[in-house]
Amino acid sequence: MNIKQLSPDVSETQFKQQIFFALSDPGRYKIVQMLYDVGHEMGCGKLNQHVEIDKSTMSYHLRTLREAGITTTRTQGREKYVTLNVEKIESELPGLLENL
Amino acid sequence: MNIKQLSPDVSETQFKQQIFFALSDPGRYKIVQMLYDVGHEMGCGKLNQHVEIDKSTMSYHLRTLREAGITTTRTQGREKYVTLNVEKIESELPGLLENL
DNA sequence: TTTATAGTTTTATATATATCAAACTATTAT
DNA sequence: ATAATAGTTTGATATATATAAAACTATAAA
Repeated sequence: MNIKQLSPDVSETQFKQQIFFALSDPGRYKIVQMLYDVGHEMGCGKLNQHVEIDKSTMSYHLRTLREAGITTTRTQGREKYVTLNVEKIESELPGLLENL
Repeated sequence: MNIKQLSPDVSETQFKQQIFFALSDPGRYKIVQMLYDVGHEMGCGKLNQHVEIDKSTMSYHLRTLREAGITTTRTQGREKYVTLNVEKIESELPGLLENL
């Protein structure tokens, strides 16, 4: 018997709510969708080409996603690469990403 | 080949985003979870006993859910009964509700 | 070493959101 | 008829959010 099934951890619920919050914004929805569709990390610049928003707004949304644990960022030179934490998301909300 | 798979309708995406918005709030999350768990309609009063928030706040959240098409409300006498639109939600985001 | 580029942070602003008290509506009970 | 009950709506308020311009940081290129 899975105790998680009976009473989910508060932090798990919080993480889910953060995911929902992230996906409730059209810009962040597109970012997550794009990252999931390409299936691998993506440079901020490239992301910005596909999701058309001001670069400072983009930076704001990417920070929101990062701080929620939804994405991870890697720096190389003066560019940054963003990865969607697919496994982490899938472990809490299986099937969610493929239905965006 | 499913055209929806390739390019989801704007309104479908909007509905998903509304569901995500609804579930990003702890109060509404609990309401939806409760409605899903009981598996049938529930009186506002009973809901209010389980989800402890001010009745006017509850009314506000229930209106948010109703106007987003996430729930349906039925009036009987001076009481109101709320139903979760499970099928509608499942058709856009299958598996979501069971993972809350 | 100067300049260009990628991205962040700050600041300002407008709008959205959550909350609750108080007044209100409609229905049932006395 | 009057009072009680269930729920909504209206203010008022405090906080959160999204947006973008401008200043800033760090790295790469000239």
